[in-house]
Amino acid sequence: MLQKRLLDYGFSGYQVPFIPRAARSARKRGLIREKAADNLSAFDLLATVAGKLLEGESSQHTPDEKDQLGNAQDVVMQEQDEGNLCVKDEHCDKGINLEIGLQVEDHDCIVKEISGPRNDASPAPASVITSSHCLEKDDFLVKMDVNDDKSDFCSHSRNTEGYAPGHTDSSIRNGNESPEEHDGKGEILSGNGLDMHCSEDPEFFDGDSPAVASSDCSIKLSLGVDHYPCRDNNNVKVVTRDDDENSSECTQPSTMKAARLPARIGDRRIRKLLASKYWRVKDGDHSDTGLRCIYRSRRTGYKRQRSQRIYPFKKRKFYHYSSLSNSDGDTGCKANGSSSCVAGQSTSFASRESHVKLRIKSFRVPELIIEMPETATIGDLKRSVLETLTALIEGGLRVGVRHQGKKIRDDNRTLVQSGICHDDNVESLGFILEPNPSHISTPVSSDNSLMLSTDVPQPVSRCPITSANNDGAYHDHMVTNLGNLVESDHDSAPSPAETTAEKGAVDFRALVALPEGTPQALAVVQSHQKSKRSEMAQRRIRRPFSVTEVESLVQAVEKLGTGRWRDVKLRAFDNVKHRTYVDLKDKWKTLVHTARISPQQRRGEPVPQDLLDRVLAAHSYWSQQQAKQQLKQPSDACLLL
DNA sequence: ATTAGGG
DNA sequence: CCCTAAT
Repeated sequence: MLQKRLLDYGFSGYQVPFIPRAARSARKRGLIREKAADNLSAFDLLATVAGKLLEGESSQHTPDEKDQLGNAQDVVMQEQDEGNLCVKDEHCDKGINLEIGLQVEDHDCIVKEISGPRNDASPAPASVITSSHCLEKDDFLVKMDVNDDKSDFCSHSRNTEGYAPGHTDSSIRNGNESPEEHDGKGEILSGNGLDMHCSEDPEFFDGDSPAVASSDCSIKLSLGVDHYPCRDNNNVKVVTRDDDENSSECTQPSTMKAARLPARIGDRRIRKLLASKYWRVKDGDHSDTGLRCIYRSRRTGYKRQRSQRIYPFKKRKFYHYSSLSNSDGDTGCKANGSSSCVAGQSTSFASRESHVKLRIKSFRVPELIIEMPETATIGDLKRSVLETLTALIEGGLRVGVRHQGKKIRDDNRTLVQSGICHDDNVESLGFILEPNPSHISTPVSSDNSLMLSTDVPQPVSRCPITSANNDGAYHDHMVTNLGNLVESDHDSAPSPAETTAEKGAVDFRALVALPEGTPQALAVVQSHQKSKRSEMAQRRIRRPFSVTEVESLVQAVEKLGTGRWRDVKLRAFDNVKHRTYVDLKDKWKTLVHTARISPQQRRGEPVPQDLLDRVLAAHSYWSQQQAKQQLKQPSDACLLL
């Protein structure tokens, strides 16, 4: 399955195996640039990655929010003795450890783990990415760990009930805290209001953990996010900003507790990870959480109400999800001990205060496409990989959330509404690191369809077509509004340049690294032994249908019926070279299927329900027509005889 | 070259 | 999307 997927979709990213305690704070910026690409300190790379991540997130607060957050307590990012990057709350004397690891696997399958206390001045051999490394998709895995259990922060937090960022609201919270939380790890949660827990799960540190192994190549950023039992006033704040609008944070006021680390990372307060060993963001003694809560309640009041109104309608179906949960064990509960696991038992409060336990083991970067000439050297490949990776991260990142395979775009939706309930398997939830659109260069292509795979507001009109056509037979409207699609096809045999432009600029998530001077045949880098495919024709790049395209397709089919794909193509996609009638037929097939399954099962850019309705309508209509024709055929045949 | 379906 | 069989 995995193999198949890889074949189908090509490179989807890199995995940088997690390495405990590998990360050390970076000393400088631009290390990647400064150093030869083939002699890059793995740690530097990691540090850079981390820095970029932090920066990317931090640059997205709205001014408004920024002000609010400005009063948060100090946070210090520093290097700990263990050699881990550490986010530390100065006032609270507690913090979060960030561990970032990189692991490089050589041809000989020897896994060189980049770990160990330090590698500043002279990186250990294993910490250097050299040309001897054949970087493949599975070689990279960046994980960022939080609150290492070796950190004494945990214990500190235990005694500091009062300092925590959540003080303001912690007082409120504490009233309901379950006993377990007053000892052991549980305390951490209650104490600091940050849900970062100490990673205790052995698997968590294991580069071979199921999750890591199973997920296709990807950059992984692991955050230990905790959750916890139903309690009021706790807010889990999963930083999943989307560029759209101010209130981008997926903060579910009434249901979650602030997951501090993510929040932190997303915070402006974390300015420069790489700038110096120590870094801090100055400020007040206010508890961060408290402020946030206040801020939130003020700002999202309306939305919350609205959400709750909607809730009753959607509630039922959301509770079905748990059954769909991934079987891939490793739930947060398992890793966090008793106090955490109570979450699932707080059903009685489900309607109101159920908490969702999240353990973000990693983030996934959807696609990372690299094309290299077959004659390129391994060194070239590595360079490309690095460049691609760097380019990806440089522009800043956003976090996407997907549940049950479906991307959740609406930041205002509550967890419940999204079907993310406490009893839901954690694995069904995914986080994706996405390049920040605002940093992407203007696409060369005007193909809007490609845009759809991103979160960029779609320029394409989505206005539902006036369905005057739905009444009678579908023979009236001849609308062919495909203006948007017409110019969208440079291809059939996409030139490297075009591919680069399209994927890198438009699709955002797909980055193509093309080494200088080698315009010959391009071989899509395929991870494992898939080189045998080199001879065969390249699989066409995947091009998800945009809503606009779907709309056009639906219109055409409504008019022409199924079974006349060539005509459909001519009518609606005549100018779109990359959409063959077979493609259209296939798309229709999937559309019909999509329309029949529950919305939760669908994936990809959501197709407006009204369109799906039309699909079903048209499908059934033409099916009948076809049936009638079948009956008529015999007579026709007779007439002919 | 198209159509229809399974993969 | 790919692959094929059947038109």
